Amino acid sequence: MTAKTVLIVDDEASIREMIAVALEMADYHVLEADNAQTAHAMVVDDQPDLLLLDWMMPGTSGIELARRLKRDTATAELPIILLTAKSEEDNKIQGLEAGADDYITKPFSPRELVARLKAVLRRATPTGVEETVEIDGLRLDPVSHRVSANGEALDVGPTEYRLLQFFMTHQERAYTRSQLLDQVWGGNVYVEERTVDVHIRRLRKVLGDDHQHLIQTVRGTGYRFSTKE
Amino acid sequence: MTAKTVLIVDDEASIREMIAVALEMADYHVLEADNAQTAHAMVVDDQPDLLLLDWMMPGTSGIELARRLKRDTATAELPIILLTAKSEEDNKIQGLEAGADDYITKPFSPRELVARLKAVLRRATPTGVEETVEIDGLRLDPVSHRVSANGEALDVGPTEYRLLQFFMTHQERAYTRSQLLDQVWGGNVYVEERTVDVHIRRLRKVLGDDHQHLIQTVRGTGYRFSTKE
DNA sequence: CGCGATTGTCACGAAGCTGTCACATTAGCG
DNA sequence: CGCTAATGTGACAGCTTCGTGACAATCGCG
Repeated sequence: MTAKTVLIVDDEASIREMIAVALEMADYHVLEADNAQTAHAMVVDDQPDLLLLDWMMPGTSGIELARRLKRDTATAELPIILLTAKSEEDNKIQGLEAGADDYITKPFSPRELVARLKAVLRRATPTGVEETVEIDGLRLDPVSHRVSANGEALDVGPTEYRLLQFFMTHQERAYTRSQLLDQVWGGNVYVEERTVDVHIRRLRKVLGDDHQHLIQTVRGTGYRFSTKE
Repeated sequence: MTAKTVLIVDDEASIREMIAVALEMADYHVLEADNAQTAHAMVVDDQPDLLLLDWMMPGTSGIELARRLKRDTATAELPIILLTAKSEEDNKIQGLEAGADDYITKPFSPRELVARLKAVLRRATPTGVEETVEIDGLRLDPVSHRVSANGEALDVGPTEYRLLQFFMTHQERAYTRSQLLDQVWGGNVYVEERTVDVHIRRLRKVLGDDHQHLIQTVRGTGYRFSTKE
């Protein structure tokens, strides 16, 4: 699973710092901005997965930014968490009405922050299409997360599962090891290319004699999933 | 369609009267209570379709009652509208967090009241018929709120019960810890994902050797309830 | 208030998975 | 047929995920 990117917007550097540390420890990718204008630009350019927004800021206030982002279709889906000081608590409602998905009152614990953030992201992340694929008696069901060959259950590990899923939904096309690393492992991992070979082998082994011919070696290039030949 | 039953809970008789008249004109069936204890009993006994609850009441406050009702599986589905006085507006959020589905600020017009009430009832999930589920000798009865294995009663805690109920009505599908937190714990609760593991274990323990195989671990993903394999 | 039940967290160990290496095997080519 | 580069394969150390028991905090109920 790819790391989520969080954009922190607050005019106090110390606060940003504190939050950034907490988030990085929880494996989030962090961006920072200290005013609404910069923030708006970064939202557009960097497309973060979540916005942590201070309520009170010089110039355009946080709430104003939130409202603007929610109004624009391109950014309306971006989840926003508002940071509010204790004394501003009365404004919570206004904040939520502006389209924020949650609010946190300062001071807050890093734990709470991360927890809320997770909850918001969880609610926001849509689930992909989940259709069962069946090829040549080999069946992969994303709903139950099961793989079977001619009705018999196969014991597939997580990476093998992802690899197989990718192949079954991208048949008849050769992929380089590099492309497979991107698609199956996720963009920013550093792994030896030969690692792909090993997983291919593991997958073939699991598929057994009946189906391992579906995964074909394309010498000098990579691998292909195909029913032909 | 049968007339909906609305339970009004407020300690001021005049307010109840006013609301009752408005609702009866709109063809609702009306029940009244003037304190939280009576209200709780009536919810259980008379099973109203909606609860109109005053925030401030002597003894157990309205919000407290709301929280309690939402926590109990048997009554969690009951839609609640909170009545709050103008000066208490800050508490809206607290009210919504307690599980209320809407709130109305006094003073309000009868027309507004009826409109909101309709909206809430419309939104309210036509809660699936509370039917007993039985799988493989494991039986869960939502009405009596009991679980038994091969006829023998099992002692399941509240969370285990909800978890089991969810699983038994959603078989053959792998859920992530996140999804389970959403579905079983409720959307905006901030809990560690590993907590799910612990409750899974507790549930498995209660189910005993005969049935714990029904709850399967999907490595790298989460859990699944299934009779197969 | 006090008691038992329930709940969320943690720490630790077990089990499973992953990436990498070294070496074996194979395909392609002159 | 011999050579080389590419791929297959088995082993393994390190890492991640999961199961489990313990514990403190909180809740519900007298």
